[in-house]
Amino acid sequence: MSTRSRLLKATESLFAKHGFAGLTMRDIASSAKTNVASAHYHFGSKEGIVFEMLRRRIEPVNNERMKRLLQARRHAGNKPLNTQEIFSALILPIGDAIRCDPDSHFIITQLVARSFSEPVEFIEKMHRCFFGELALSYVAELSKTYPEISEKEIYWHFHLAVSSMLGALAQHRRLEDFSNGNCDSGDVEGMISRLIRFVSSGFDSGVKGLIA
Amino acid sequence: MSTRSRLLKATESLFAKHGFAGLTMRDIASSAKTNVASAHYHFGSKEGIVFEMLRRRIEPVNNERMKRLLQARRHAGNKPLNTQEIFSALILPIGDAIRCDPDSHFIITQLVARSFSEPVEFIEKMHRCFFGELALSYVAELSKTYPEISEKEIYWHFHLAVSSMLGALAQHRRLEDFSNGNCDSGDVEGMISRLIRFVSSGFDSGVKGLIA
DNA sequence: TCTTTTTTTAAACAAACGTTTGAATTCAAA
DNA sequence: TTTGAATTCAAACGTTTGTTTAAAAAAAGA
Repeated sequence: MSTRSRLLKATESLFAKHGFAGLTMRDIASSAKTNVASAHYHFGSKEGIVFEMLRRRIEPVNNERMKRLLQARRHAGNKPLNTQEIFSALILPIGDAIRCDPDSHFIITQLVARSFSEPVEFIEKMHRCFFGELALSYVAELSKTYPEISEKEIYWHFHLAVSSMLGALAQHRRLEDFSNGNCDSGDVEGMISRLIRFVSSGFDSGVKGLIA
Repeated sequence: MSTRSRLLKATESLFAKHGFAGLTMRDIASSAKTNVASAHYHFGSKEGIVFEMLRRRIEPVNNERMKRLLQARRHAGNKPLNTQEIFSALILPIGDAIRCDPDSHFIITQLVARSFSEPVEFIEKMHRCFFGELALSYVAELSKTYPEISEKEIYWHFHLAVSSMLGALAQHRRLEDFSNGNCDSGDVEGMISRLIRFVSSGFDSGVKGLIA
């Protein structure tokens, strides 16, 4: 495994554990069994290495989200999709990412958690860059499903749905403690399927309350 | 205003902005118009000052949550509460806390966001200490509402509801950007009421799917 | 007023930080 | 085998970190 890959892998788990400010180049280097100068050689700066690590984690998931939404749209002809289909396209790719690399359980959910609170500029930029057009596509689809609802309310409830998804992922590591051992953190499939139903129902009830 | 109070106030906004690791005693001191030794004199350590700041923010909200749940229970006699009443007791106190100190908008939601990702030991302890018994009371009440649902599923969906609440608060500052200006971040009442309906519906649909 | 305690201050401490340097090493192409 | 670029390395750079010291200032009690 190349030094570059080892550095990125080390950055993943250290960033997950300590956040950007709590992360040190020395820890990254020693965890990757090399030294700090090598890390700077490959990525230029602390910001550079974290940025690249995040890009590699986020891009494939978002590509899959877009692909699934387009697939569902094609499959539906010109009929509107139902909420559950839309949120499945949004949420299932996260489950896939976890399933195809089970070690990354903690990493992926913790990266989501970090994205809540790291106000560092490049993370904010990253958000707008990676999630901007994705959000537009999903809102357009939801508007097609609920043509009588104002764009404002679509956005309000989509925001709640996305926030719930992020919150559930970020809090997933606490599930076992939180439930006093009643629920199993390893049951990612269960979490994903419950989450899809949960946010779909929340969204539907929210906007339907506006029609009635 | 006492030095002690100024230090806590400075810690609030700096912790909200930068997190624990990104926070420096020098920034706290200069923001509170005193010096680092004074901060150590009053709180002993960086951990000490952050701990005390969090305690003062969290305790009154959680006391109110417990009070409202007990009120609702007394008012209902021995009939079960409905989901919306239970989650209103959980969520409304956050709205109150924001309303009675509108400057703290950003602070409160950002403290929630921080609680997602700060894995520092004392924050984990804090969570168990402050939210442990609260969670037990709420789960007990939800079980009374859905006696035919297993404790495991009650926990699963309560976990989703709490995660949604935390996610919505933590992401609230992004609402305006996220919605391309369609929604107003200042509308806290609107956020709270939509959130209560959203998580109540999500919870109900989740567990009712298990009965049907 | 004098004494004692509490609070504030500037200055310093060792440790850890991101980053840079320049030489050693590895490696592929000729 | 020789050459030249790519990579790794130990060491050091100047800052900044949390914390401590000891003295000055303010407040309180007698």
